[in-house]
Amino acid sequence: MTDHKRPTSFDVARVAGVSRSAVSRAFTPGASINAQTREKIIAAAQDIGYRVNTLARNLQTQESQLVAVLASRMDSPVRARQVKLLTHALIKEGYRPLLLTAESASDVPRLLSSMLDYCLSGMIVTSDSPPDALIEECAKLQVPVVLINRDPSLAGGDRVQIDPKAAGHLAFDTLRAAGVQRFAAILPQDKTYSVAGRVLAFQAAALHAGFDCVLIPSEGQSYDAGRQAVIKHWDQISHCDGIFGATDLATCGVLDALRHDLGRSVPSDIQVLGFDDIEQASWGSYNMSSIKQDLEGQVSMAVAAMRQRLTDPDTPASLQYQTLTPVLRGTTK
Amino acid sequence: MTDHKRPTSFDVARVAGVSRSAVSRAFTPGASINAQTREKIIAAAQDIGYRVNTLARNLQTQESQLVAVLASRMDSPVRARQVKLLTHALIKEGYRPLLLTAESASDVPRLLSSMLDYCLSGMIVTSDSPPDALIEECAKLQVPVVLINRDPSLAGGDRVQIDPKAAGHLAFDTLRAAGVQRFAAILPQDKTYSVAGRVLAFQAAALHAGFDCVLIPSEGQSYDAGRQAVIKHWDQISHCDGIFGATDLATCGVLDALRHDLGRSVPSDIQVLGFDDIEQASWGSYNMSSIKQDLEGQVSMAVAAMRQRLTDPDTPASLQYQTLTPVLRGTTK
DNA sequence: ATGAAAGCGCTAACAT
DNA sequence: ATGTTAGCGCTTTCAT
Repeated sequence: MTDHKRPTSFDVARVAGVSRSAVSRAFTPGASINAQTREKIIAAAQDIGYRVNTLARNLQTQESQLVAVLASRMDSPVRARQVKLLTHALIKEGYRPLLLTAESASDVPRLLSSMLDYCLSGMIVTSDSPPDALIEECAKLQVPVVLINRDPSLAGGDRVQIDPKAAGHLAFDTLRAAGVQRFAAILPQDKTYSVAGRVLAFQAAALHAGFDCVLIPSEGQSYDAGRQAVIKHWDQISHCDGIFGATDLATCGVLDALRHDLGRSVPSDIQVLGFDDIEQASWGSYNMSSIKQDLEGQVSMAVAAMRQRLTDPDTPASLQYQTLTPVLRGTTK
Repeated sequence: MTDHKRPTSFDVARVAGVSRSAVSRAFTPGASINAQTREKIIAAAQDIGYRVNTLARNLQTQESQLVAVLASRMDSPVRARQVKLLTHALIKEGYRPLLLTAESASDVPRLLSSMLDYCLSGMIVTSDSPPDALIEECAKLQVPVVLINRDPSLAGGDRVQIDPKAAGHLAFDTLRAAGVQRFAAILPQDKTYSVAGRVLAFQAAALHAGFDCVLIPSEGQSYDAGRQAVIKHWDQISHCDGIFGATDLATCGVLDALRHDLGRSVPSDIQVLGFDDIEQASWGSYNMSSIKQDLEGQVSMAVAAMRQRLTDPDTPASLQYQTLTPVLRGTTK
């Protein structure tokens, strides 16, 4: 342990017999430097255990490679998967994902605000609480912001989202094709843009096709919310033969309510369709038909949009829709 | 948009009519500065939209508040919850969690190595692949490392973990108390220290108490692994009346295999016990008895250990066990 | 309590 | 291609 202090570019320069700029160049990908010199420097660096101090580099370049990922309900299956894919993609591109899990919406602003001091390379928001003013602040500071499934009525930033209309229609078409005639859908009361959007679109599609569609409110998007909603409002939907669950998580609850609490048989008494295609939907006890959103695609679009804005801040704000695919399992005929 | 450039402490100093040192002190919690001066400075800062540049501060203090969180299988329910709690705890303590999801174990070293250049305040590893050499490197660089449920035979760092022996015994006692006589357990072949440890301890406890215990291998810890393991090795366990599933995720698969693939009835034909108490265990279709690990406690111990080592690097390496609680539901009598 | 001055370790213009 | 010279924006002795 002779080295208590990290060696600096100065040390390497001395050992390799070059200037500090040379050292810097040796560690900068596209720099103009002789291949031999570079090797010599790298070797010297290896030797004394030198590594570029990112902090210093960042200060100089005013760029940190840090990308804030703002996510709520981190332990829900979709979000967990989303975050996983997002971090992979970011890391692969050389970024460093800073995970900010929004607990109470109230402390998001302060938190995010403090993050800004890190000279973020970007920010990806997949939270529910759209920190409106914050987005503006980011824009002001030239920090690219990508919004995943956020309400488009809110301020700028690039967007990647599900087309609520398309989603609702696809859900309707899927159930209709399975023979459903009397529709119902769960409408979570926490008013998440994307979720509420597709449920409303689902209803609209049904009405437009000349069918009725009962909307029953749920406390939120959790398993329990779905389960309780069905139990509580059973009288309103007992005549229905098909129900759209808005999210798979809630739909698992819907299924359990139907089968275990209400003693219905799925799909013979009533058909059920979820949304997201989470892992649990494919589990034996549920075997749930769902609509799969392409999370991989979503994530790569988001990262690409960020990168694009980073290279050219004047790119017009983009809006991309991700693809949706029905996955038919045992809860539909 | 008159200000295209972020204001610096210099600007604040000029506006407030003080020196840059004063500005620095105004933004440093315990600094010796007159309350009035501080207010004046804060006001001026507000006015021109100044915020401390964390990058510069970090460079100076040689400390980022960045904590690397290394996690694998991010989309499994336990891990997702763990990461969520971890990030909350870290953020609450003023740290910034950098999420590194280990995809292929091969690129972990490079990744982590590059992270070290950020002058990490700490590292929390809850991954499966214990990046042995890396831990040493961290130690060398004085970066506190906390290992959650990692093999204790590996190099230093503070540890928070389940006591495998205690876990195995508790599982055995729980099933035994429910009347089980012929035991079986799933043993995932990916040799995760904590999981394999408790399964082996479970078997040891059974043998020690004079009961037999069949161990059946599973491909891993996933739902599918559990399900397939039971189907494949059914002949070996068909005579058993109690099975310990090692992890809840796999145990969901075990239950579905038993009920849907093999037509058994749980708990009358055979009782089932999981481990972790993930959310899905409580879902109606599973209603699974399990052993709950105290994730909140685990996380706060981990953060505390990190903080402790940060303040006093010479603290002897700590080892803490988290509490375990049986949660009895419908898959045991 | 405050200010002056000296870095923290690096990169980037500008010469050569 | 390489070295020289300035900073990046902040904190921190050291005086006062």
